Amino acid sequence: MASSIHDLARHLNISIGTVSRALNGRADVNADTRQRVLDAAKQLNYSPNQSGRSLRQGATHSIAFMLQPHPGDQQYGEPFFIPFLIGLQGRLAESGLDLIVVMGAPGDYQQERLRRVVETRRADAVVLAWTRREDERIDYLLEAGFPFATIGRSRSGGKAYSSLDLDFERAGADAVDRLVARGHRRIAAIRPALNLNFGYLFLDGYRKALKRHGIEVDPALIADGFINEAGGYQVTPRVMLAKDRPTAIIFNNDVMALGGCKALAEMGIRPGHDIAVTVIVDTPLCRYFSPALTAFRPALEPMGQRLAEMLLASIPAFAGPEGPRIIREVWPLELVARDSD
Amino acid sequence: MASSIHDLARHLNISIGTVSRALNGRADVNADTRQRVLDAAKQLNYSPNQSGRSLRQGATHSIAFMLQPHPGDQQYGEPFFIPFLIGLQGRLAESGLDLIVVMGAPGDYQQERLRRVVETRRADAVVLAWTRREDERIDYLLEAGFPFATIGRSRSGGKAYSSLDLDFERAGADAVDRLVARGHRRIAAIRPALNLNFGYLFLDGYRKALKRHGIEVDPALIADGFINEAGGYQVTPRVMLAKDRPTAIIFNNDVMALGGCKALAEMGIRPGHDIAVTVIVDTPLCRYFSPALTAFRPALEPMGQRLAEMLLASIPAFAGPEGPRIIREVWPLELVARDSD
DNA sequence: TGTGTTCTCGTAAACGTTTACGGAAAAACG
DNA sequence: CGTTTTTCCGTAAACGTTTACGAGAACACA
Repeated sequence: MASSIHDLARHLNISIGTVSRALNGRADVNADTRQRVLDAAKQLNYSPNQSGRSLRQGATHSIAFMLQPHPGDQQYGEPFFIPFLIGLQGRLAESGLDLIVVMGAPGDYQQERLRRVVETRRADAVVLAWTRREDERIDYLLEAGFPFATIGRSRSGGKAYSSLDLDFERAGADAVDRLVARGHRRIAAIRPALNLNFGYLFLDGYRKALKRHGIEVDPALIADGFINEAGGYQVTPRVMLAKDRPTAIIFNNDVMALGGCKALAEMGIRPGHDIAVTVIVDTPLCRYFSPALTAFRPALEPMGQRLAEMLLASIPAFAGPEGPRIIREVWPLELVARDSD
Repeated sequence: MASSIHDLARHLNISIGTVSRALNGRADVNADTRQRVLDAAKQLNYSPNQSGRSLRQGATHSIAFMLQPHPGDQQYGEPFFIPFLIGLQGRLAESGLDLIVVMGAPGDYQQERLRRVVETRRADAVVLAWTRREDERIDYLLEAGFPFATIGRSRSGGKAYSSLDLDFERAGADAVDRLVARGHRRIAAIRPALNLNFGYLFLDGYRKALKRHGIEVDPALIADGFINEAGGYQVTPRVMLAKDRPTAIIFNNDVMALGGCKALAEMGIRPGHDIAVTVIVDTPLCRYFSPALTAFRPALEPMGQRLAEMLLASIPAFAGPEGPRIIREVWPLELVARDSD
């Protein structure tokens, strides 16, 4: 059914070497011959066998995305990544690369799965998400010399790898600025407890902005919770019971915010009326929640496309003649003002 | 770095044929030799090169999932599939298969991408979602003789292929039964306009249940809309303006329900008080919307696992000795009663 | 002991590519 | 016309597997 390079060669009465060179656009083939090969390829519906190419070239032409469900969230996964995947896969496809997704069980840190992907060389590069402050996956990949890029950073101890992150520090500061401008001075911050790196960045921005406004940072207004609805539900009352009650809360995760709002509702406190609620990293849940939550939104699909380019640049076989490059970028989040603050 | 079967052979002073047979658990190898090979494999950190295997066996050891974003929904994609993917990938991984995801642009019918996957033989089987009443993708795959399984059915003109679907007909009927039991007799139904097959199944169940209760089916209470928020928003007023106003609406899609609720709110009609709202196919959005929407929930992760098994059964190289089997299953949806009805 | 059977293993071909190498023909040059 | 260069193409090896085939050794049986 599928025609091979041999079929083309036989059909045209030339050697497979010439066919291959013609197909790959090499210089040492007559323009006329090349055209005949291309015509025949179209006519015979030829498309190259990936296994053959991979075997010969030592490249798989695919990228592995290590997708990790929200730890603790059994019911539903992470809608965040879908538009990101769309951008990523689309751009990769343009360069003839496949996207293979590898998932871990929720909460699993997938070191093992990662090791398997690397050792069996099933992909030419991998994508890591949910980067932590100290991330052993990154150390492993660096040591193995395996190409990769992360969405999110880890604490960079001078380690060089490609990463694309959101500016959580800036978003945290912007959120504070906005709330202060609206008259708030007691502003709480709730972030995920695992040492996910973005939680630290967020808190840095939050603290700096408060200081800039001459507001003292009150540890009683800062809390860490498990990164799911229960976590937000559990930890929100803690900051609300501070001596001097906060008039605003910034949640560093959408689902935690929803849990927090549930707790607030049970305390008879209405977001948008009795308290201002801001979420960092917008998702559809923020939009449809009632009241609709003011949130900071990332440009997910463009980020996916950009990450694809970073990956391509990191793979020797696909990077330009100057060899693999390391690219680090931090993208802004855009405020989407809604009804909760 | 990566050791090959030749390294093992050299290390043990035996032939590569024997090594391969030992690794693959064939009978014609001495038990002692096999053990030595396995030990050496572990010691030398051997893992087979997938390209080599694929080339030789003519199988890629991967499954392609044709993931299609919600048509028209630019902002966010389809959270529905994530838990499904988790189940699917997990089960596939157990059998040594990779999951590669292929996306189309929103609204794109991805016939072209599908053709490319099939012709380049990048996967051993594909998964189709969002099946339509008449689905040319299915016809194409059947004609090409390419293994596949669908999530959802199409109108089965006696065509034989593996499919795993939800019992939308039953859910539609159950929704009506529940509403009738709560005193409703004017019940509207809103479903997606594209000829997605589940919309027809749903409406069948809806109609049959009404008739069973001796309630006349009023065409003015049935409407099709574009499968996104705008679609629900646009079409809901239409049924609300029927001569005899409905007291309940069943939405056949979560996002359409949200758009519909927005329209209702603007008309001053409160779900859960002034009207009963039921959604078929629960998502996180239903849970967090206010009021929380009563909905019918699928067992997504088990469905993913099951579909993996169906795929394995459909691939000659992986099916048992009796050859590929066709499996068709319809799974129930579970009612999750919340506050909207 | 002779014959047939069973175990175990080595040999080599094959899967579909890419590419280094070399050579024949054509072109350029004096 | 002879020599050098260029253009173009064929040959063959290589990537890492799997597997059909056959052969030698061990064993069973009469």
